[in-house]
Amino acid sequence: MASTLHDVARLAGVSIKTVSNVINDYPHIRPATRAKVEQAIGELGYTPNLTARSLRSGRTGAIALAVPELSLSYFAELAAAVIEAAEEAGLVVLVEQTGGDRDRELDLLRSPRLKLTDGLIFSPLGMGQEDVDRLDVPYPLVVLGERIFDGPADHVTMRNVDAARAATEYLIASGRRRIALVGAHEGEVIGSAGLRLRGYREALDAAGIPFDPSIIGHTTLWHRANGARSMRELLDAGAEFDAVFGLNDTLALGAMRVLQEAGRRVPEDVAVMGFDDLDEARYSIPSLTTVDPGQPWIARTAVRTLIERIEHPDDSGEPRRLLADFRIAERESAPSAAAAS
Amino acid sequence: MASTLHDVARLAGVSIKTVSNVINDYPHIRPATRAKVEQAIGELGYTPNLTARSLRSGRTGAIALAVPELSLSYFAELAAAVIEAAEEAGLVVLVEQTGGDRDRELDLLRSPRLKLTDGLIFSPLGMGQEDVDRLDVPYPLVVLGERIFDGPADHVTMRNVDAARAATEYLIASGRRRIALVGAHEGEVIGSAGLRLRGYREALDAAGIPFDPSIIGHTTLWHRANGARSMRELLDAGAEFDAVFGLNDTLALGAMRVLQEAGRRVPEDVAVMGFDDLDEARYSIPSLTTVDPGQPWIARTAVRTLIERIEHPDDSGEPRRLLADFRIAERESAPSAAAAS
DNA sequence: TTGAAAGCGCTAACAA
DNA sequence: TTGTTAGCGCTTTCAA
Repeated sequence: MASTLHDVARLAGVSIKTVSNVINDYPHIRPATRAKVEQAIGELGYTPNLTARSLRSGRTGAIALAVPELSLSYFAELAAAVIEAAEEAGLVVLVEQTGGDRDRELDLLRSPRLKLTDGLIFSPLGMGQEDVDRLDVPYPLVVLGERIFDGPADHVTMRNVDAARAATEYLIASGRRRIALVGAHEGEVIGSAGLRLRGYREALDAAGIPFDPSIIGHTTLWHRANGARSMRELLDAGAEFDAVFGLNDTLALGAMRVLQEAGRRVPEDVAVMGFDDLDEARYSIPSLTTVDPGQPWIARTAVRTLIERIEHPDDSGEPRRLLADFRIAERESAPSAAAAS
Repeated sequence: MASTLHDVARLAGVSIKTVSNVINDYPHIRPATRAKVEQAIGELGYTPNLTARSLRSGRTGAIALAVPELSLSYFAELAAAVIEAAEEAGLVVLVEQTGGDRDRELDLLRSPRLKLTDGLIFSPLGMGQEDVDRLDVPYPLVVLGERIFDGPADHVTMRNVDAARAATEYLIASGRRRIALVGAHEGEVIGSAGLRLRGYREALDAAGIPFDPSIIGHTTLWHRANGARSMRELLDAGAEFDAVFGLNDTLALGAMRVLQEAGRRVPEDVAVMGFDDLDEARYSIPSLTTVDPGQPWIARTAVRTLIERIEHPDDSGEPRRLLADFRIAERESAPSAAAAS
């Protein structure tokens, strides 16, 4: 059986308070006493029981991270960054998968399992603006993503509209006029799909290029397979285009594969642009030009913001809105105007 | 402030024992009493404090999973599968990243943070056979991977030698004789690299093909970039080969990219075989023939085994050794003998 | 069928 | 500088 404060106290011949003081680096302890206690701790191999400490202090030292699926590279990379940032702050991370399912997301928000943590970083996918009130929860919460805005919780996200607009402008500047899009969601206004589509349209409008629904590919989940399927449909329909904007990298990579199978050269015949800057984007053939939406910053900021809320629970200022910077990561699948000339 | 058992008891006009009975589905409760209690629970929005329950019961309902890095697809997919299996058993998963660093791995094994969990699923990368004694820990532990064998803890792993041998035999059967290998680790005997290299050599020996060190590429970390670099070195050295066996999929994908840049056709000039069957293997161009080492089974089995150890801590039988089945996932980068003929 | 009370291991207010 | 003690919220024996 693991030893307790009492065991250590008995062995060292002091009270448990003294042992507790030593463990918690309380300053005013006589060196001899400290030595005795440390000796006893070493002998017994004592480690504090964190569960008991949690019960007493009301803090667990753990935070929860809820994402749709870890097998989606974007969320795996997000989780990696969040865990790293949390570890630097001495926190441990409990990872939950929701499958991007609205009901599971709503359940999670009121799950007693969260009692094991001090707060939650939540990346919803199934919930939408209509569920905004469900984010009013009795624990520290930081929301990521583009499903819900102006909610009662802190929100860390990226400049979807601006970044998609910049990506489209980049393609236009490099001489493309017929820019197909893969990954649109029918009728969506906010959400990553809706916002990025808006940025795309803004860029077209600004350049005086008419919006053509016949080169917009709709998909549900942003998997590679769906990017491939969507591109196949566009090709089968005889659509003509000289560029493709995949609303994320996996869609773009799936689309690029189908283009090449169909004998289109990338980027000569069709330029391909992604969004996310996944690790994979560097190693596809050709490598993928994409939007780097600042994910490491998002992860660090989410953790930092959550910690502030945990440490100042009563500090009921306005919910914070935090936006990451983005940049275009130029690679082979879509050379810039400068490179093209 | 969150409500407690006492609040519920007071509101319902019963004792806390009765409330506790209701919550824990104790059978002998008068329906009227149960109704009163449930009413009170609903009114107060009571949820049990899991920390207190943990302190009392000695179980937290959480397990820890330690992997080198979530941004490596193999471990992201492993984590996804472990979390899913744990969730089915009502457990939550705390994910730690060790960076594959031996010291961090050793620290983790004695970290007090593990006190927050009931047991650990551990995938070491930096530790080796010489550290086998460090796996003798005072909590339930299941070890994954190929770094340490015959240790004091349960071990779930794959048939590395057999699977690598089968992969090599597959290439030989399809008519390849000069099979380069990417990802070898100098002097390693066990570990994924050592074992898979052994399988490769066994297949060559059985077919009477001499082992040629000049077509063996050495790398440290099994990243895409290293697969690419290693292949570039082989090409620069003027090595001749008609197939490449990447010791994992990311190495194989990196190598495949370099081959294509160098104008080699895959699979016509060079067949490419991977190992892991990552999701990406389906979507590369060409799609990657690879070994499916049974990862979902490994994840489920690890969770199941850990739960058994948690539930029967004193059941000190021999440590278990559990091996997943494998199969060759045939795709375009290396057609089978049947397909080739 | 329900209640009273002890105690899981720890922290911290108060006392000495 | 160190000791005593009262809980944190829950489960669980024992009694009623």
